[in-house]
Amino acid sequence: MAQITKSYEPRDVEKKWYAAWQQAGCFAGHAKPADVGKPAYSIVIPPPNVTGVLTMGHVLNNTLQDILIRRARLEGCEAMWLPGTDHAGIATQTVVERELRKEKKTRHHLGREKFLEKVWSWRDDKGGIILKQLQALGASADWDRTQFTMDPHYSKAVLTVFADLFAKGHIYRGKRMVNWCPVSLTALSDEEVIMKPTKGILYQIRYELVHQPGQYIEVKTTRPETIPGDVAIAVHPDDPRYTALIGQSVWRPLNRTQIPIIADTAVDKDFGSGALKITPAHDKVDFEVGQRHKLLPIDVLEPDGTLNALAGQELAGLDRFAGRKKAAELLKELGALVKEEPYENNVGYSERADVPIEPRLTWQWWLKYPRIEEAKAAVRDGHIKFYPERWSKVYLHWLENIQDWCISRQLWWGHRIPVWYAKGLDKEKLTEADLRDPTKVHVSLAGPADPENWVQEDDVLDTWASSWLWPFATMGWPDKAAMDKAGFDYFYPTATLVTGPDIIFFWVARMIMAGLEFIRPGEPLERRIPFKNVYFTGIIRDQQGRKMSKSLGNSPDPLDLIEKYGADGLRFGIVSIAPQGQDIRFQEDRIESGKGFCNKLWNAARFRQMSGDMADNSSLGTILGRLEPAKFDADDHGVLDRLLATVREVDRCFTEFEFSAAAQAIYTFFWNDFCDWYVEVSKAKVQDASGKANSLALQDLVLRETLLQLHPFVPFITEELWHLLGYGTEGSFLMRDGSVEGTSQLVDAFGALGVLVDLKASAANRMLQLSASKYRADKAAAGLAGVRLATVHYEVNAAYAAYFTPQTAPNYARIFETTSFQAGTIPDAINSVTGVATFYMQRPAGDTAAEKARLTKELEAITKHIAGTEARLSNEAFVSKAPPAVLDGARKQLADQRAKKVEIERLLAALG
RNA sequence: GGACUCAUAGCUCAGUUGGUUAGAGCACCUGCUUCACACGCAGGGGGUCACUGGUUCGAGUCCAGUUGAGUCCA
Repeated sequence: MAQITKSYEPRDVEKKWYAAWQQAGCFAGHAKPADVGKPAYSIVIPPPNVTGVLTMGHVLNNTLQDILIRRARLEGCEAMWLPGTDHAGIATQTVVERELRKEKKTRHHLGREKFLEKVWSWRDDKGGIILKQLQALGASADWDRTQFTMDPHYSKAVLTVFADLFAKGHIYRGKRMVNWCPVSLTALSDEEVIMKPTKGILYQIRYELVHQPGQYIEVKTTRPETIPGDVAIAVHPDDPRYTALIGQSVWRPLNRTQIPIIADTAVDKDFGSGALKITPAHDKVDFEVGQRHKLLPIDVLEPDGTLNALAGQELAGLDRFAGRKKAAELLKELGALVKEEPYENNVGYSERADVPIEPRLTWQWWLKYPRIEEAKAAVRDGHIKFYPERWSKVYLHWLENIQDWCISRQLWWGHRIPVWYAKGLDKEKLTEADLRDPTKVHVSLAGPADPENWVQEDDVLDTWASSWLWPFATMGWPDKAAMDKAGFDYFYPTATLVTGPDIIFFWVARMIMAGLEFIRPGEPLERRIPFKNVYFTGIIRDQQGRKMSKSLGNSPDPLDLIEKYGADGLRFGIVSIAPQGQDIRFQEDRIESGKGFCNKLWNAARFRQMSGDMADNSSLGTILGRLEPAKFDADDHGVLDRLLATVREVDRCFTEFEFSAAAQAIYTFFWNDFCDWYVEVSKAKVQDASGKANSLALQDLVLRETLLQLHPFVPFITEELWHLLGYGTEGSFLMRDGSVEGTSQLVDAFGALGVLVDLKASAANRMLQLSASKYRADKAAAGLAGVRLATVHYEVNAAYAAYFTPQTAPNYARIFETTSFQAGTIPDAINSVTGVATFYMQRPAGDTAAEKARLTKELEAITKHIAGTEARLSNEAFVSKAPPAVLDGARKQLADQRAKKVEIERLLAALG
C-alpha cells in the first residue's frame, strides 16, 4: 500500500483518475432493456455557446449536475449526462466577423457559402474549449454522446419541427413590427431585448395648424429624428382641449407637409399636452394606431440605423443619434422647438450588441406556440417540479401573456429556413393564401424536386428554435434507429435540468412545449415532458454584488482556481456557498476552505494508515465483521449515531435539492464529530491491544461511509483515498462501482451483527463533549491554556457514572490536556462544573481572585437564567397552553440550572 | 405600474410546521509546534435578528405596514 503524503496535492491525482475513468468508460450511460429494472437517471447539459469559455457560473451549474449524476450512479441508477454545445447564431457569427474585419473584410465579401466554411473551420479550431475545461472540473459527462446543435442529425430535427409546425398552421410569415438590432442587422425576439432606463432629452415640439396659422399643437418626443416619418397627430377622442380640431391638419415641421389630426383611445391624455405624434414605422403603438386609421407608414431609417432619403436632405445619411441632434437643431431654427428637458425612460437594448433596438416593420417568420395550456398544467400540477418553487409563478405568468415568437433571423450562421419561393414571386406581397399554396411556396427538408424554379429563404432560425429541442434531438429524434441507439426510450424524460432562472423563457418553457408537442403523441403528459425537476441556480456575483462578466473583468478564471485549490476544493467551496435559489457573493476564501477540507480528509486517512495495519476493507460486510459490538463505549455509539444522522440528512438534502446543506452536514460530522473527537480519543484506545481492532474498524467504517457520501462533491480525492485505504479493488472505481448506503440499509447491516446504536450512550457522549469544552474554557480562563496538568481530579455526576469511570477516563486525557485522572477532590483547586462531573485543577499560584470572579460571573448568569425559567413556569397561560414536551423541557432545565447553581455556590464558599 | 426576492456577528451566509441562552465559515484576539493535518488544535470577543405595529402563553420565524437593496414583467 502506498504511503499517504503529508499534504494533499491535487494536480496529479486529478489527472490520473480522470484519465482512468475515461479509459474504463465509466462515464457512459448505457441504455438498458426494461426488464433489467435498473432505474435510469439522465441529465442534459444546458449547452454552453460554442464560443464560450468556462465562467464561475458554469462551474456552479456543472458541478451541481455532476453531483446529481455521481450520486445517482452511487445509488444504483444508470446515470447518463449528455454534453454538448450550442451554435449560438449571433454570438458565433459576430466572433468570426470580427476576425474578418481584421482583414478589412465583411461576410458579404466572402458570400454566404465561403463565410459559412469559415465559421465551421473556426468552430473546429477554437470552438468547444469549454467542454475540455469541464473535464478539468471533473465533469463525468458521457463525452461520446457530445452534441452540437448544427450537427447534421440535429439540423434534421430542427427542420423537421419547422416543416411540421408549418403544416399544422403554427408557423406563418408576416410583415409586423419587430425588434431590430441595427448592429447585428437582424430581428430579435422579445426575450432578447433588455429594457434599460436610459437618460435622454424630451423635446417639446409644436406643429402649426394648417387652417389657423399661428395656432399650434404641442407634442413631446424623445426621438425628433423620426418626425419626417410622422403621418398624423393623435389626440384622445374624449379630450375636450382638442375635440374641435379632430379632422383638421397640421404642418409637419420636418420634411414639411400636411398631416391629419386623428382621435384614438391609445393616447394618454395626461402625458405632456395630451397630443401624440404618430410614426407608424418606428413605434409599436404608433403602428397599431396607423393601422386603425389606414395611414401608410413612412420608414425613415436604413436597417443599420442611418436615416434615409425619406428623412429629408438635411438628415439623410446621418446615424440615428447624430440625426437626433441635427433634427433638434433644425427644429430650433424653424421655431418649432419649444423646450428641451432631461428625461429618463426605458429603452430596449439588444441583448448581444448592447445598443438600443429599433422597432422596425419587416417580413419575418412567426411561431404560434403549441401546447401552451399543457405546458402550464405540467408545472401547475407538479409533473415538473421547480426548485425553488417560486419560479413556477414567473413561468406561468409568462405563459399567460405569451406572444408569438419571431423565429427568423437575418443571419447566415444557423439553420436556414427550409422554405422555397417560386421564382418571380414578389415576397413583399405574400398573402396567407400564397403561403399555403404549394405552387408558390415550398416547405420541406429535401427542398423542391426542381430547384431551378425556386429560390430558398435567406433567413435562418433563431438559435433558441434549435435549442428548444435539446432534450430529445440530442437522443436521435426523429430518427427511430438513432433513438434506439441512444436509448431514448430509457432516458426520456430526463430527471433534472440544472439551469439559471435568466433563461426560464428562452429555454425552459420552450423545451417543455416542444417535448409536449413532439414526443410520444397521445401518451400521458408525464411521459412527454422533457424533465421532471428543474433546479434553478443563483447567479454568482462579485463582492460588490455585481454580476460577473467579462467586460467588468470581475470574474476569476476557474482554471486558475483549480490550479490553486484543486478541482475538488473549487467544487466543494462553490457548492458550500450556493444555497438554494439565492444569488451568491463569491468569496475566494470559501474555495480555500474547500481545499482545507480536502486536506483534512486526506490527513484523517493518513492518520488511519499510521495508526495500525490496514485490515480487510474490501466491503461493508468485511468491515462490519471486524467490529466488536460488546466493546462499544459511549464514543463508539456517539459516532455511529451521528454517522447515521448525517447519512439521513444528506439523503434528505438530495431529495430537496439542498446541496450546500448536504456539504455542510458531511463537513461538520467529519471534522467535528469524527476528527476532533473520535480520532482524538482513539489515540489512547489504539495503544491498548484489547480496544485497538475495534476502534480501527470503526474508523474504517466511518471513513468508508464518508468517502461514499462525499464522492459526488469531491470526486478525485475520494477516489484516491478509496483505493489508498483499500476499499476499492484493482480495476474497480468508487465512481462506478461504489454503492452508497442509506440510513436504513446501514441500520439493517448493523442489526444483522447485533449492533444497536445506544442512544443513551450517544447522549452521554455528547454531554462529555460539552463538558470537555466547558472544562477547557475554564482552564483557559484560569490562565492555564495549553498547560498539561499532571493530574485532574473529578467527582462524577451520578447520572454519568457509567460513562466516565476510572477505566474510561484515560481515553479523554488528551482532550482534557492532562496526563491522568483521579477520582476525588483536592484542596485549593480551580473548579469546573460541567454536566458530567466537577473537575478540579491544581492551581499554580495561590491567587483565588480571578477564580472567584469567574465563578461569581457564572453564578450571576445562572441566577438570571433560573429567574427567567421560573417566570415562564409560573405563568399560568404558559403552563396551561404550552405543549407537554415544551413544559417538561422547561422543568428539566430549571432542575439542571438549580443543581448547577448549588454546586457553584458550594465552590465559591469553599474559596472563602 | 405589477410580481417576486432579500435585509441576522466586521464580511458571506445558515436558522425546515413559532418553543431553552440565535449558529457556521472567514476575519480578529489569546494560548499551543501535543506521536494525521499550522491547510492544524484549543479558547475568546463580537448580534436591539432593518423599522413600526399586530396575532400568540411564547416571534429571527406568522400577519400588516414602512424603509432600503436587487431581479423579472409591463
